[in-house]
Amino acid sequence: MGHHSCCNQQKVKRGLWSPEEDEKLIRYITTHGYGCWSEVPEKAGLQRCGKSCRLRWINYLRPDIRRGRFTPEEEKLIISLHGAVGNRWAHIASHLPGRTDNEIKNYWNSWIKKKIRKPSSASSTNITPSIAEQNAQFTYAQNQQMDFLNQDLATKRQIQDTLFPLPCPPFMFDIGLALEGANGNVDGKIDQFLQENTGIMNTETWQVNQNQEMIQPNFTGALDSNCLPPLMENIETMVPIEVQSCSINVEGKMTLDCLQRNELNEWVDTQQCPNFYFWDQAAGHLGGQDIYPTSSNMGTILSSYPSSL
DNA sequence: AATCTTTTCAACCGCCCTTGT
DNA sequence: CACAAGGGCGGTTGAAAAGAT
Repeated sequence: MGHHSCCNQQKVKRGLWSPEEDEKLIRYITTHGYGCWSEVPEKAGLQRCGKSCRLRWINYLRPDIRRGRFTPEEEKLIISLHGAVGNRWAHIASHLPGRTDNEIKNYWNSWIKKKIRKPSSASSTNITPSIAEQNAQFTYAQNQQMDFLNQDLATKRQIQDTLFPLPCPPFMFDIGLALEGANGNVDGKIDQFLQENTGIMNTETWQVNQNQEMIQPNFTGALDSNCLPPLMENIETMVPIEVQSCSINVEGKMTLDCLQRNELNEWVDTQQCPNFYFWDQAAGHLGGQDIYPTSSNMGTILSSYPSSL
């Protein structure tokens, strides 16, 4: 019975749109705008269902639609964003003005077909050892984030915006640089460094109680919706790390044993590249190395890659 | 020129989320 | 609380276009 479930109308046209239908839809939308798609067909004199009208308008007739081949910049962005967020086409499309999710999806499907068609000769590089299960869901995205290594700053910024649709996206900096000349007062030195470079007034160190629950101190910093993402000259490339284990001492301080990717995409001990810092997505601000990892913040642990390597 | 194969991409389907009753 | 309608989204389809033989 359910010939076409979304439409009650008797004669509902389907398939490709004719120029006449396009004209009717354009005329109606441009004069009346759209609010309720389900009543558009009737008012516009179209034998279509509302969904079909919506799709036609959004994907094709909209005046601000961009047509034609993707530019190399767009292609790069799509590939990077897909690496970051996967098949979230609408999300990706929101970062490409005038492009639709459908178009990007189509492009990706034909692009990936081409890729798969030519199977690269057995590139079974060193496989990541399994890690804590709470981290597993992020492994895919993290691996894909290697694309960051080849992006310019502007593209990185766009990817960050997508990865972390937060008031203030993550950023990385060289702690070695920040701590230059520090003499014991590590926290103070980092605060000073951040303030000078980003305008951020302070960072908080989270604490862990006896039950190993994270305690967030009152946060009084400047990381609110008015805080623009810092764009620092010395932003390092972001590389994923994988937490192998963590231990917490009696003071509640945490020690992480991490692996991270080097420039050859190999997993190396983070001890070789100790300049990392955390962005706590759940809390929306920086955390220190003594942050306690949870399932909500684990995936956003990224590290800076020392320029010296 | 004709036919077969592959690619492209507009449109559809069903699922799911939100909102309203 | 259940239920329905509307619409957003991602996977999939299949006709047309493009390419190959």
